[in-house]
Amino acid sequence: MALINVTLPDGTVNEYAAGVTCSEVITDAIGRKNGCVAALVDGMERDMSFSLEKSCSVEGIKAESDAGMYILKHSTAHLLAQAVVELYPNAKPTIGPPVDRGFYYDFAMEPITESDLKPIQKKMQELARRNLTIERIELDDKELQEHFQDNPYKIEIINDKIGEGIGSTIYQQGDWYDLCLGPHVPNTAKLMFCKLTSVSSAYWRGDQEREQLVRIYGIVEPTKEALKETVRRMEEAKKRDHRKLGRDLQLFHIDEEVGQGLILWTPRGATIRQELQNFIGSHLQRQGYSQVFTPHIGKLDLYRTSGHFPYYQDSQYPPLVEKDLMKKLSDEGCSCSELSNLMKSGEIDGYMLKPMNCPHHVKIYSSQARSYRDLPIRLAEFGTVYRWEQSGEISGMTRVRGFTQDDAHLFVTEEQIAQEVLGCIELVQIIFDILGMSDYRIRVGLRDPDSTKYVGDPKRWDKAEEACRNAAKSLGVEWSEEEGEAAFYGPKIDFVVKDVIGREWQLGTVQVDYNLPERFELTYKGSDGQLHRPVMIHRAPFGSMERFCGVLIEHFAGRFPTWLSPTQCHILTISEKHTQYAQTVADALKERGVRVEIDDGDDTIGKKIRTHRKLHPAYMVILGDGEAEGNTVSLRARSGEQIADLPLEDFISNLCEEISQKIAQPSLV
RNA sequence: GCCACUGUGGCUUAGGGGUAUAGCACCUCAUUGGUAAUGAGGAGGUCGCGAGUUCAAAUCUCGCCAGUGGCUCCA
Repeated sequence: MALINVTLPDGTVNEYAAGVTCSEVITDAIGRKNGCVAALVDGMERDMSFSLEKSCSVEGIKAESDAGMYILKHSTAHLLAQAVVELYPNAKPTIGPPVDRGFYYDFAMEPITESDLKPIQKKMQELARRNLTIERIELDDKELQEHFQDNPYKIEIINDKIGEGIGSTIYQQGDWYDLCLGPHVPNTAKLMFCKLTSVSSAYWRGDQEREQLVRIYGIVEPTKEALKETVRRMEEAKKRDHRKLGRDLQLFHIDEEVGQGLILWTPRGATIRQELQNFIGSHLQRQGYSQVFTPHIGKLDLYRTSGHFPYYQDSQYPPLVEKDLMKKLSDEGCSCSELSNLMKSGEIDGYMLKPMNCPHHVKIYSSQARSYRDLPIRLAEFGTVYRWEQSGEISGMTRVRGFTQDDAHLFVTEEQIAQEVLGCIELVQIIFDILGMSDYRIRVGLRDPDSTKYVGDPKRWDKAEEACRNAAKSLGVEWSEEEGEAAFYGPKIDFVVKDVIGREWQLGTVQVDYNLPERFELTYKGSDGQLHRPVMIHRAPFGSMERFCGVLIEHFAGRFPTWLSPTQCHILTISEKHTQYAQTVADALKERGVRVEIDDGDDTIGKKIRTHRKLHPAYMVILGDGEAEGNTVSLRARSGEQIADLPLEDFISNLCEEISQKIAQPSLV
């Protein structure tokens, strides 16, 4: 029998008879309980049962590694399919890939509900306990067709994705098998620690025109403890959900009668937003921006020129038509579709709720003759815009139909692009630092060189792309270039923030734009006495105040830093005797601009603490006889820690210091 | 927009063909209490909206509205 040399990761070389399996090699190297789900053979992922026929390197893939988790999830998806088919013999499995948070599997079957998941999960665990061997079987074209003749979806995959004469593999566990390239874990016992999380729907191959499938989501971990931890994290995420916290903490309200996706900022939420805007505003001033205000609507013609009306109609509210004109048209028997056509063709005009602020800002630019000496001109506005999001997309504050961008448009010369882009992202970095949102990355959207959809001179694009790339690099955070992700009018930088639970949110964006200056024929007079075209930079570092606040609520789990906290001190009295002193303390704090709430009701102090804790104030100030006599306060922090009899003046000055320094978390106790 | 599920007083929720639970919150009274619920009493709902079936609908059916989870698209 032929002998082969197997090289292990530590460099040792062992001799084996050809045909030895990965499993045997790994068992020899690191023992039976090696925690591996598959192996890397010469860098290629293989099953543990893969037999080695020639000399090679072998390395075990641990379940908890990224590659291992991928395999674990993938195999669990198969297990799910097996369980579903056993319980629902008519269900046709389609595809079941691993995803970030776990895995899913799509089935063509009668809809099921969440309550149906329990029996399925039980069945999965039963199958896992049976410790079925998962076996890889190679089939030729004909055998493939035969094996999946009852499942048109698999046949479609076989016909579309697998070339003729190549054949493919199936993985079999018990009497169930699935089309798959693998690799998979060696047996179902490795899939014990799984949990089905939700059921929903998806289109076959993501195509709206095709069948709607039942999608079942699940998670899996290598150990019981890891599964428990993951479930705990998911529950934690649920508790942080800004939709729930927003209601509990009275930050915002969405009312059916006002409309879907329209946020009503209640006083406490408005305070947070105002603080953020003040903060941003102070930096805008420092960076040489000019504040402007523009109305919420504009004439249709404006948006014809900008291109918004013709190209983005699907995502806009329908235009508003003046009432006299409306009456005249309706008297003439004009139908809605005729009206719509007349608007499209430009025969009648109307107004649009603005979907973007740029056209208004462009008009401010062009309201005067501009010289190169004026540039860059930076116009900033917290501008509210309206977009017709699909109803199924709307969610809390993160996906809405009316939102306020922390918007600005910079009108610059070609040479100024690089520096201005840099200035735009400086602000983002400052506020992310202050808020402790250190976990973010940057996507640089570049054009796809093979596409013709981009407007403007390729040389200018190269320069602008280089500027974006350099700006991204300069921040020293993770960034990636993404070809084909540029807007049609210019390259862009997107900020993607990770919250403490690990979910990613796209927030702000910086975009270079050659298109709008062209469309509006913007000019400035250069030093050469000639008219030149400026370049525009759009930037909304936080995207929208709504989404940003939604993310912040979840980031802080409702426990805002003192400077952002809607109420910074909750003053609780021990008894009614102390109301007057409480008022004195409150007045002194308000005098210094601190946001205060007094509870001088007749609840016991224990009850008051319990009640106020739910609102997560930065501090509770407890006042009784001792404090009133000594002109002091007693503090209780969110953590539950306390200090007693702090002189009032010391407390106020320390608190004000904490607020003005924008300290991330309360630090006085 | 599409699919599935859900919709009971401000919030959480029981019930499920004979007009409805409970807790918290709220109001009143008593209590003046020192760091995670003082006690007693009271008020508040045509069970998302509209039709239909039925002697009778919160409960069954249909339509609409809204929410949730996804799919497709964006800040």
